[in-house]
Formats: sequence, C-alpha cells, structure tokens
Amino acid sequence: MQENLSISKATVDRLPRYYRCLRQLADEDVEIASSEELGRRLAINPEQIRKDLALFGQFGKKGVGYYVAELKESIGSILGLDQHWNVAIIGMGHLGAALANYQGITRLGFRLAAIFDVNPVVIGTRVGERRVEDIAYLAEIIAERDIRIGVIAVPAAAAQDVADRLVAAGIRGIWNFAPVNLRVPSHIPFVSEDLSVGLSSLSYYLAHVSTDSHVLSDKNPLI
Amino acid sequence: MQENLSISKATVDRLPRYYRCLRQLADEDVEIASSEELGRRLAINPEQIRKDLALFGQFGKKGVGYYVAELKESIGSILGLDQHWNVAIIGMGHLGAALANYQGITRLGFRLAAIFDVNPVVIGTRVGERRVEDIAYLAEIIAERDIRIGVIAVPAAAAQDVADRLVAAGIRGIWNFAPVNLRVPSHIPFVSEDLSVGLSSLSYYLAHVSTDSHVLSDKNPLI
DNA sequence: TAGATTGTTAATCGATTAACAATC
DNA sequence: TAGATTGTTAATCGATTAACAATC
Repeated sequence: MQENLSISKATVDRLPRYYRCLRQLADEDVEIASSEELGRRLAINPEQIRKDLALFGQFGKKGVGYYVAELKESIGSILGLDQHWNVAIIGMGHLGAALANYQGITRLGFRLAAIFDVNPVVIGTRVGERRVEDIAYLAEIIAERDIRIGVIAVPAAAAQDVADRLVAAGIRGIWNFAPVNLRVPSHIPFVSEDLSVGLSSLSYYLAHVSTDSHVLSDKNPLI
Repeated sequence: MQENLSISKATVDRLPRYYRCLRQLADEDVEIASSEELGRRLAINPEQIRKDLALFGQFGKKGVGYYVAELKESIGSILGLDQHWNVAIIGMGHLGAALANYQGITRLGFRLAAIFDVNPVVIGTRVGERRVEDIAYLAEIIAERDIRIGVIAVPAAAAQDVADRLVAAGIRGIWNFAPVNLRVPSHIPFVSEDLSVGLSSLSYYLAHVSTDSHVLSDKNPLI
C-alpha cells in the first residue's frame, strides 16, 4: 500500500468495482481469476485492470492469475474498508431511510453509529437498530462516537448548513445526496451523488439513440 | 441539436450539471451568465463549458455571455427533458419508495406512470399518487401506458430477470440501482447507479488523505 | 518444458486547457 | 469605440490500449 504518487480518480472509481467482482467470485468459490476473466465480468480491458492493480503492488502470479481471496483482501485494505469507520446519516426523509436500511453500508464494513433529524416527530423513532437523534446534539455525538463519515440526506436548502456543522464537528469525509454544489474545505474529501445526473444522461441517450444510433453503437459508452 | 459526431460521455455527464446550474440562476432571476460565472459555480473550467456547448450549437453572444432562460431551454431539449417520458419503478423496497417520492424525477419532466412489485403485501398499497401494481402485468402496462424508462430497484438477485422482462416489454432505457453488472442489448441505453462505489471511493480518500495529503491537495479530484 | 499470464514500457487515443481571432 | 466574451483552433496533458519481456 505504499503508493507514493497520486492515483487518478478514474482508477479509484474502478477499485470498488474490482472489489465487488472479487467478492462475487469468492462467493462462487472461484479461487483464481485472470485479468482476462475479471475484464469479461466487468467490461473493462484486462490491460487496464493489470495497470490499475500494479499501481498498488504485485498481486498476481505470472502464468496463473490473481488469487481471489488474497486480492479481495488487498483491495479492501487499499479502499480502507478494513477500518470499520463509524458513519452518521443526517436527514430521515425517504432517501435517508433508504440509506439507513441500505445493506451496502454495513456490508462494506462501515458502522451506522447515528441518525439525525430536525423534525421532533421523527426524532426518537426507531430505524433498524438505531433511534433517530436530535441534530442539536450533532457535534457532541460525532465526537463521542468517533464518527468519521457524514451522509447528507437533507433537502437541498439545508445541505450547506449541515455540511458546515459536520466540518466544525470534525468529520473526516462527507457523502452528499443533496443536489447542491457543496462548499467544503479542501482537506475534507467528499463525494456527491446527484441522481438527476444519471437520469438526465440516460434521457440524453434515449433522445439521441434512435436517430443517431451510432452514438451508442460501438463501444457502449455507458458503464 | 443537429450534432453529427459522437458526443463524449464526459460531456454528456456535464450537461445535466449545466442544466441544474442554469435553473438555479433562473430562480435567482439572473438573465445573463458568462462561461466564467458558470465555471465558478460548477468548479469547471470556462473553456470546458464553452467547448461542450459549442458541440451543440452557438448559444452565446460574444462580449455578452449566455442568456440563462434560453440556454436552459436548449440544454433541456438536448437532454430530451422536454419529451416528458413515462417512467416505471420496479421494486418497492426502501430504495424504490425513496425514488417514487424523489422530486427530481418529476422536476426533470418525467412522469411516474407505474410502480411494480412482486410482494402481495405491497401490491395495491398507495405510494404518492400511484398504487403499486403486480409485476405480472409488467409487459401489458408498459405497452399500454407507453412507458419508456424502467427503474430497477429490486434486490441484486432479481435484477437481471427484471431487466430481461423490461427489454422484452419494449422498454427504451434502464436506470439500474441493483449492484450487479446487467447484461442488456447494446441498443438499450442504461445507467447504473452503484452507491457502494461512491462510498468506497470516499473511504479510499479518507484512508489516504491523512498520510498522503498531496493526493487530494491540488486540484480536488472529487466533483 | 510449453503455455499462460502478469507487470511494465511504449504507442495511441481522447479529453482538457490555453490562446486568440471574431464580434457583440 | 473599447472592453468583454464567445467559438474554435492548437498545445498539452492524462488516460487507455497495445506490445512484449519476464516468469510462474
């Protein structure tokens, strides 16, 4: 894990996909996989995969391939998934509820350590194994429970304020679902999921695929 | 909108962001915006924006900038948002419910025309203005109501089957939320939203930012 | 061993940024 | 007009693909 040069965002975005694929392979009791096989499953060039992996070390065996279990562990550790960080979700609307129940978070090794809302009607209700807490105690609880990641699932208008409070409380990273361009100090990594981008770009391809069929013809540009 | 050459995925992914920004500007009653101003708001280079827009036509006025309302309409039309396509959501778990209540879908001009599930307990219940229908009638209803986009919000294990049925029913595009690599005929555009990718890459930056702070230092690689 | 497949260097491709003439 | 800002061409940068020597 001793990379010394900057890893491109494109590579970082592929790592989770490698990880998921390796877990699936492990579930299927596949012990060894070549870059060729991984590439087939992920629709990614084998060369690309080998190049990405080589940035972090020598994980394969020439003439053999990659040991699935081993590589899975290595990538998990590169992604920091073995650190079991505590996560808080802020905003218990429909989306917040979906995220609180989202298996993926715990399956990746994160712990849902707190759920916050402003609405007195919602505060105190049970969501899964947790109880919704008053956002007034945000800072205290984040510090107390060593919460590292804040998930913003509040309406757009409240998002920047929540982000500011999270940063002030010492959060390490932000996963944002509000459709706004958050302003966050540059040392705090954050990822924004804007669902409308996905739907709009799908719409674009729908609007253009029928007339300009070559737009999508060769080399499917969608993931 | 008479582009004749393939537009890169990178550009298509930026269009929705331009669109959202223009709508915000319109809400603020801003009438004219330069590529400089748009760039500041979106953290995108002005040159990039001008280049992207120029691929579709000449929307700006030299020495002046872009007329917000006009450009908003143009980009909306490029994205196909003026077509008001009918959408169906398949799977009424937590995520499906969140999507059914997601304002973004209707705000972009899509119509939620059907909601499907397999579970007899869920079928018939109200979600917003619609009633959940039996997935057994998927094909008929898609044809009857001219539904163009299918949103897959079922568990991973069921996703490929649902995709196959959507395709057989004549769906035009698929918005997939199940964490699987769907196999879909190449003429059907689809976009997959894998939330675990976003969370994992955030985790990566968290795991590496403290020790290798230069990884994120200049030119924030996150959106 | 022979065949297969990695890790890595070199070549290509595409996307971003810079520069500037055109023009409002 | 002078100043500002677009549209577009050229230069740079980065990422992907191809090729192949190393080696299991």
